[in-house]
Amino acid sequence: MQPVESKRIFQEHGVRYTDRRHAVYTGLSKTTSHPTAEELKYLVSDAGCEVSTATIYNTLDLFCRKGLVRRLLMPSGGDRYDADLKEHLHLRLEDTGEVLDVPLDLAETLLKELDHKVIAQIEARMGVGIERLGVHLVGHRATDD
Amino acid sequence: MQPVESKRIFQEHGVRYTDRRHAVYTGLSKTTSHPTAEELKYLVSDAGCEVSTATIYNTLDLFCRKGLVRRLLMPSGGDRYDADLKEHLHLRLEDTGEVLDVPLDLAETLLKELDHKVIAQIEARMGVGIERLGVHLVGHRATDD
DNA sequence: TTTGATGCAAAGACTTTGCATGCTT
DNA sequence: AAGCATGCAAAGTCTTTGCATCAAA
Repeated sequence: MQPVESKRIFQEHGVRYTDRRHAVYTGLSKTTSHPTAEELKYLVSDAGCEVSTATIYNTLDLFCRKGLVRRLLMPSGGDRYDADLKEHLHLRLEDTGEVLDVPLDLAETLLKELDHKVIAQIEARMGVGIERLGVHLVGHRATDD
Repeated sequence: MQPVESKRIFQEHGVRYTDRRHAVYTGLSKTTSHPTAEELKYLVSDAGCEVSTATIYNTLDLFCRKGLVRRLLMPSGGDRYDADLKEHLHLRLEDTGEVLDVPLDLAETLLKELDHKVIAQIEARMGVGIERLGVHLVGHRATDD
């Protein structure tokens, strides 16, 4: 990911460009480990850009609000973040706390089965607008059995 | 819900019976508001049983581990709890933070569409065992539009 | 120049823990 | 009687805030 790339993405989402934001965004984009805020702080700092704790949290929150990044809720705190916005599925391993990506083709197959007509019915019956829908899986390593 | 009822449920799940646990469990069972730990503390206390903060958290955590109750993760802290274990769907309203139940028939229709064969494929391809699967909806009141 | 980003340290929200006391079995 | 459950207050974890400084538009 080039600086020019994140610059464009920031502009498209109405986010001012700074070196910290660039470092946070590219750091998150390059990993598939779904880091916590603190993990990302060290990840970014190892890559040569010191970012304070406050800025990490502010930046990630901004990115979430602007739709550049998604927040993955975790039981017992320590939310994780993901810069991959393609509709994909996460699988959380209960024993380790890791979050893995489900292969895209399988994720798509599963999500395609959710009927939009049912969503529309839910909206009508409940008098709400549905903005997002998420599916999450919880499991464990098969070898632990 | 009678005392005898929760007594039986506790026994079935290997949970010792106490008056606080009874109060917490029946308090949670009687509401559809998916309260936070603290809300439930006051709810239970209004019903005539004082329970300390530590005990509320310990008890809810025990209930979750024993499978009597489910924890609903919320963005920015303050998890909520639900004693209704029937497979049902929750809709979180972003503006108010409320969590509503999706009508059961619609929830079932939606969940039935998720193909078990795909789940099995995910398990095989990723080398994991999948224990649970959750769908969550995020929306807003239609009248806010 | 004006607006907003950053860091620091302190405060804050939510949850857990250690230990003494009391209740269940 | 033995083994947990409970409460209290303190500590812990994760996150946000106030304010002074500095950078981007």
